[in-house]
Amino acid sequence: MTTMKEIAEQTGVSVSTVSLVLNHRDEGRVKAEIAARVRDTAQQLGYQSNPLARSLRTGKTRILGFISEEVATTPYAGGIILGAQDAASQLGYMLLTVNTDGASNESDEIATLKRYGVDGFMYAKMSNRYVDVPDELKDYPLVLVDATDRDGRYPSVEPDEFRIAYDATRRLIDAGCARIAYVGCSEPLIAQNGRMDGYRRALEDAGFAYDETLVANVLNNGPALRAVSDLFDRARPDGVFCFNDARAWYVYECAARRGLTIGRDVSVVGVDNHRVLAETLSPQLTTVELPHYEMGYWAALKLVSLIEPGRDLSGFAAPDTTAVMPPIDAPVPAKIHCTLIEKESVRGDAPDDTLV
Amino acid sequence: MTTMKEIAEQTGVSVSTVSLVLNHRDEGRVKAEIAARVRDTAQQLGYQSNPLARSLRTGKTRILGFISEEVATTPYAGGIILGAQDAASQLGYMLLTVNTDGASNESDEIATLKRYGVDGFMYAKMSNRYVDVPDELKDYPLVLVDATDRDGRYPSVEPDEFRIAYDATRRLIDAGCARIAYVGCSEPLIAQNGRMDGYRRALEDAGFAYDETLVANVLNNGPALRAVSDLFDRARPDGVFCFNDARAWYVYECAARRGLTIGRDVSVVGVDNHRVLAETLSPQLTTVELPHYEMGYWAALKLVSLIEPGRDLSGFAAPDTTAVMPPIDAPVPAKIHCTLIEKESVRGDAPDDTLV
DNA sequence: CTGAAAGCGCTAACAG
DNA sequence: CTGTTAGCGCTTTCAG
Repeated sequence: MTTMKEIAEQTGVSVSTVSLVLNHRDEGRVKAEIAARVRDTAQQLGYQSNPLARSLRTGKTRILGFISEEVATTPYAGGIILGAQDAASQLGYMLLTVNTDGASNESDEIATLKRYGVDGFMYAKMSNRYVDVPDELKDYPLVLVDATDRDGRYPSVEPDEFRIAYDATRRLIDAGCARIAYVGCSEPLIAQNGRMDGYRRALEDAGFAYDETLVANVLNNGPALRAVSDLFDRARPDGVFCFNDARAWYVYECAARRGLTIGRDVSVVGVDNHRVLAETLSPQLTTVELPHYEMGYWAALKLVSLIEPGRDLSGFAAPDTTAVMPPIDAPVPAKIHCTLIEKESVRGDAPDDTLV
Repeated sequence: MTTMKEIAEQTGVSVSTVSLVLNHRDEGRVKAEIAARVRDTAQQLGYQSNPLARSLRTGKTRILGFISEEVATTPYAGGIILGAQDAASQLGYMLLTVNTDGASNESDEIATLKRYGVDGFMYAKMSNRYVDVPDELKDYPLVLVDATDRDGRYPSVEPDEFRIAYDATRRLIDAGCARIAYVGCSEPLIAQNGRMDGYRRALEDAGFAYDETLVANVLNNGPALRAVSDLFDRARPDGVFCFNDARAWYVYECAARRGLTIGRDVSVVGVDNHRVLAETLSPQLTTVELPHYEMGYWAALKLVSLIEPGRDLSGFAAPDTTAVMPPIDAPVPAKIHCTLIEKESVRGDAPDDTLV
């Protein structure tokens, strides 16, 4: 690892001059010719700044803290972290990730991140919901990921839940489905409520009446399978919107047991939270792929914009990585665009999960 | 953030004394009473050392670098990283994770980790295979995760692939299956080869002849489904060992289409790489859960042991987190213990993936 | 325009 | 036993 001192010696100038030049603070302070020589030898020696030493003076480490509660254990979290990592990397930052199991060790993990001098935090949840931001985070630049600050004080990056379900339901309608079911989540998440609203609005806009018997909000395992089974028997849907692909699987299973073919007898659109099922089910299943990678990317970008207000970030954007497998015999198009929304910090309008 | 200087002032001693005491180097160097006073005020002020400042002097950051090639994108990788994180956290380390897309940016990412002064590296792959360790890593403490150094110079932590399949096949035999199929991966991974061997040996030991028509090694999607479909039609298995749960799904689908009930007409054991499928399929599917978390945990532990040879690590161990859902109507027990093996660095016996 | 000097928080020789 | 001193690599006044 070559240091500024070495460059200074090689070039025959002082370390301070090297520092000025290498930090682009040499405008009218260092003679252009000297600056050029410094840059040259820096190049030759392959100089890389030592961020830790710098941080000792500046208080800035160029490290972003990523806090995920259980996120690392759910399969789709990787995408978020990956996106955040890529953005960080492009912007010259590193990502320091910690996992908190519930709220128990959250304070500790946050304290540790602080000791390592992170410049700001990303606070991620595993499904879009309202959260109370921990007090320890309040003095730092902070961006919420797949979550919303209940008090509306901090910016967040989330999927446009309403549009996900609206577009998905619309595709089913366009495909000629007339009895479109909703298989959702029985917890009052922002995601669940937003998607439910989107589903209802799409039906409404198409002139369909909302029919409660077509809705099954479930959790998992046996009870979920039975509830979806009941739904099939009582309502005989010809199209289904699924909250996520775990739930799509129940639909898939019920159809198989009844000799129904997905894509012919019944069309299914599922939000793909898990990616794995996309790999196996997607030939018959139309998926809305949640832009996890992009969420992470935008969140990191946003966070850096808070840390360095002056910095021009206009050249950076998440590449379009939303990849969905082509349908083989599905009657509806496979790819549904999912947009992200970025909620700016606003005055609190503290809604409650159960009321949304 | 309170500093040593503040403690020194409060206590009326010098910073060096504080440093000695707080680093437990005060044995016979600092009067016990003074040491106690220092510790007291440190406690009161809630002193936390600044690892970055320390690293400037010692060259040790207590940061571990975790390099994953695409691992972060595969759903099960979270477990490995989580385990590594937990171990690191317990040992007073942090994990700095980077993702390399293939070998293209690998050098860059490694260089970045070095700039941040990591004390050692973990190099993880997404499925157990032989790898060539990048040159840039060779001077650092290094542990491979779910991979083996082709030259045998670096230690690695991997699942015991042979035993996984041996035990799983044995369970199917014990459950009374007589026509046990193997649905595997057509790539020559250590995992695939080891599991294939375990399957064959278990059959052998039980007096069954190996029957090629009962084997289908596949990749994914349509072709995989067709291959498994063929297997069902030509060999009519009453038990199936699946390389992973993605492949188990094809079996599941084929059974459903033929009116066969998993757990009654055909018993299935699958290695669970993806966790999600375990949540949905497991009531009917017996799973061998790969100990991803433990793998990460042990790898981090091993790495710290290389970094601090003197340190007593005997108190640390991965908690048993292997959790498998109970079978509902499966005739074979649901939980199969998967052991980890730790390969020490040995003299090269450079095998090739394709020959194993 | 450039360099000397101080200091970020901490550790490690070396005096006293 | 304890304090002084020097320095890790870097930034930032402040003289010159």
